[in-house]
Amino acid sequence: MTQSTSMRRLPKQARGEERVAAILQAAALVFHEVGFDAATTNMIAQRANTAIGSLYDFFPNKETIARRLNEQFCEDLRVLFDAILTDKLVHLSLPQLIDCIIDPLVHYHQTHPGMLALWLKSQDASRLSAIKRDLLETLAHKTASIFLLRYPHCDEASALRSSRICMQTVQALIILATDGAQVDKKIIVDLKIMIRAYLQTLFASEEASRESGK
Amino acid sequence: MTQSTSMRRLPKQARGEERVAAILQAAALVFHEVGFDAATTNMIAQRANTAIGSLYDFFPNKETIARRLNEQFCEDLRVLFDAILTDKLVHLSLPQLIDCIIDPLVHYHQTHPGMLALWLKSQDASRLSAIKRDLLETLAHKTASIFLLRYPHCDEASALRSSRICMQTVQALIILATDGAQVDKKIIVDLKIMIRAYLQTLFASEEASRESGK
Amino acid sequence: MTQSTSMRRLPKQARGEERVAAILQAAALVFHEVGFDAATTNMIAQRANTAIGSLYDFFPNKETIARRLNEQFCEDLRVLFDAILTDKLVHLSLPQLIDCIIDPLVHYHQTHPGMLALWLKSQDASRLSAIKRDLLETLAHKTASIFLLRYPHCDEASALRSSRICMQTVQALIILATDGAQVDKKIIVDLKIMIRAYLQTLFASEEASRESGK
Amino acid sequence: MTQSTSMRRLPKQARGEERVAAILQAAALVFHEVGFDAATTNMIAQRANTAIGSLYDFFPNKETIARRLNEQFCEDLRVLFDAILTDKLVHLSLPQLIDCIIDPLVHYHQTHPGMLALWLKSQDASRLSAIKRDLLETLAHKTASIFLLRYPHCDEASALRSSRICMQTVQALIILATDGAQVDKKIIVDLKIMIRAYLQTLFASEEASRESGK
DNA sequence: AATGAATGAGAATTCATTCAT
DNA sequence: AATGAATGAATTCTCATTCAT
Repeated sequence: MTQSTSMRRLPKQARGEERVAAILQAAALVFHEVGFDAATTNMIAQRANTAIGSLYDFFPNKETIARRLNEQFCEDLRVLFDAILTDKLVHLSLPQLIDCIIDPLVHYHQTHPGMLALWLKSQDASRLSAIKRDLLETLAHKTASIFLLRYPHCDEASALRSSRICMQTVQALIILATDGAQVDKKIIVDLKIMIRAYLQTLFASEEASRESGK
Repeated sequence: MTQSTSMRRLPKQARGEERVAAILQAAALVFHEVGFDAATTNMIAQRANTAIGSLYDFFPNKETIARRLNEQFCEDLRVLFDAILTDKLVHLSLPQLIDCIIDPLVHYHQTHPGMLALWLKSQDASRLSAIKRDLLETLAHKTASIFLLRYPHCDEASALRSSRICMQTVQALIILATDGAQVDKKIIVDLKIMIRAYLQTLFASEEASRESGK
Repeated sequence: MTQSTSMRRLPKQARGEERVAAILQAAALVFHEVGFDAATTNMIAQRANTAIGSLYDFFPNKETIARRLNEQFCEDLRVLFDAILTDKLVHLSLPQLIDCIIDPLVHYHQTHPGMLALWLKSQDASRLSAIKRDLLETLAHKTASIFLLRYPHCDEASALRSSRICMQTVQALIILATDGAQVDKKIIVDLKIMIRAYLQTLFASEEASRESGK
Repeated sequence: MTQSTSMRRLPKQARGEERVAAILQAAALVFHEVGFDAATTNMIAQRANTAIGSLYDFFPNKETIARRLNEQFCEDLRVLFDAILTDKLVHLSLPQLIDCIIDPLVHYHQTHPGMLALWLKSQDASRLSAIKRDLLETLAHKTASIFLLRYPHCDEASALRSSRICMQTVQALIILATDGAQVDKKIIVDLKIMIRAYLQTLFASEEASRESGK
């Protein structure tokens, strides 16, 4: 299931899976610390307590490690959002809804350091890199589905667009908030204010009716 | 004036200045196309129709090219904002104010391709790179001064924080909007909506009194 | 044992040690042939039948190769002198003593070509380079200890100074003698005459009493 | 007379000669400070207050600068020795003779810094470089002629060889004496002792008869 | 499977030398 | 003659990737 086609050799033994996991985790840390470009495959192997040869037994090249890591992040976020985005969300107030989405995201970033590094990975600076797009689209699709549920008059295209905008903003401000060693809570507070204000403006009438409907 | 001390040979002749400008412009393009890390000094020299040695006559290393380019962007933006941020801004409505700020920024991005590449340059991915910080702070300080003028009750620290948040959001959404070859106008529209909504929420009472004051 | 901390990768396998030895020997030859400055790391790697990358696996830079080579020379000479400088030396006549010291030195030079190149290596031409000083001091300290033994009235400082003078002279004249392909024996003969005459003059009274004491 | 054929363009105007002299002096200083290999032609030109292009107007390449400088040193030493090596030398005692030769040499080294750098210049380490040989031969021939005069029984070949040995020793010990900022007088004293002892041993009978002849 | 030594293409940077002005 | 900008070959060093053990 989690097996990607980019893996050279399916780890039929538990040891192999552990090795893959160790490499991915090590890569996340190294990417976090020095960025994708400055990270060397030897650093990653060393951090994973693996021989460099073993790393290449499982991954054909450095790029693939990043992609697999990203797939894992996407998968994690999908699972995370599936747990969050249930029907009950529809009944929450907008601030509550936003808390439900942003808090776990912030927490995930804190506990999964390499993600921002990939988010920033700027292979091709002008256009969003494939990896960044994956991450963004994964998040955007998930939230778009809530928007569609919550705001029935909204068409799919604009739901998706608004979702992308929100998610890109969320990521950007988490980067800002995570700049120092600790998370700057005030920025997270303002992030939520901003997102709420944006959605209230966008879906003013529908939010109003929700309020009155209560 | 714009001459930095990081230049190896001070261009005493007009030719030298042209060369420096050509190199910086070439660097901007190359950074835009492949990103800072993948850009090679040879690419830049070639793009500038210069021998690689000449590039190193003026810049001690690749990093310095990026920094000088960034200084230039910062300087440009300072000049741009100085032209925009005049007293008359105080009398504008919030949407007009936002147009006055964001439209020139978007336009500057369109006409100065390398800037986003530097914005994304992620030396040390987790923390904002020095270059990005420079750019962000340059923009943030400029806008903070308007906030203070427009919202007298606002204290300096939060004005600056809000400015950073706005500017980081603006950049992030310009990146999103600029993803394709053309600027996605709809995203710019929503960007403005978001910023306006945010500021209205933050400075609700003061904006209200402005409205009534008219 | 001889492992220096300046090695990048500690050779864990026998192959590694062989490689290091091959690189050092190749370096010695190349330094001998073209001198330190004109020697390129690629020449050395090629001469050692090694990829350039392997060279840098073991040595961080060219300078370090020279230093390691020098350490090896110093170590060899220390061992050589420890074998030579035993108590029996005290009972030898001065000409015999000088033979005991200079002959092995000449022979070592003949079988270890790179040493003179390092001796001549003139980073900072006016002052002796660190490497040359190491070599000189290693030799000087060894011989100084004999002087102190043989000439009890001699104080330590002047023993060391005389040793340095002798050793610098020995090296200089070995260079002269080694100028052609073969060693010019006549120069070696004169070198010994000179050193003997110098020591006899310096320690005239003590040598005289030695003679009579026989 | 002093015009070398290696000069590209005969300086027909005084300015040209001055320029050449300035370049040579600058080169001597730079070679002294950083050695021949580390010296760049730009450093030399800068030190000579000349454009790099002018340097190449007078010298075809860096090597030639060193050679010309060396020619100048040789010429100076020839002149110096011609002044010293007059008939009256024959009547001096050996210590006086040695003073007459070594003192001016030491003084010349002190006032002409670049010379040791060239002396040490080790293009081709095993064999003495052409430059070093020139210097050595110039000095050796001069002193050989005194030996022949003073010791009539001496054959030409061995006079020359002994001269070379003396001069190589003198240079080597001047290097040692000049290692620090100041000249170590004690080393010069010992240098003289060594040379005197050597010559007395070599020409024992002839020196003895000189003594008695007085 | 695992290991880590070996490989070499490729990047940054220097500097002797040329040449247009 | 003088100037200094321009040139690019040559050098050092890195690191993704391979391969022998």
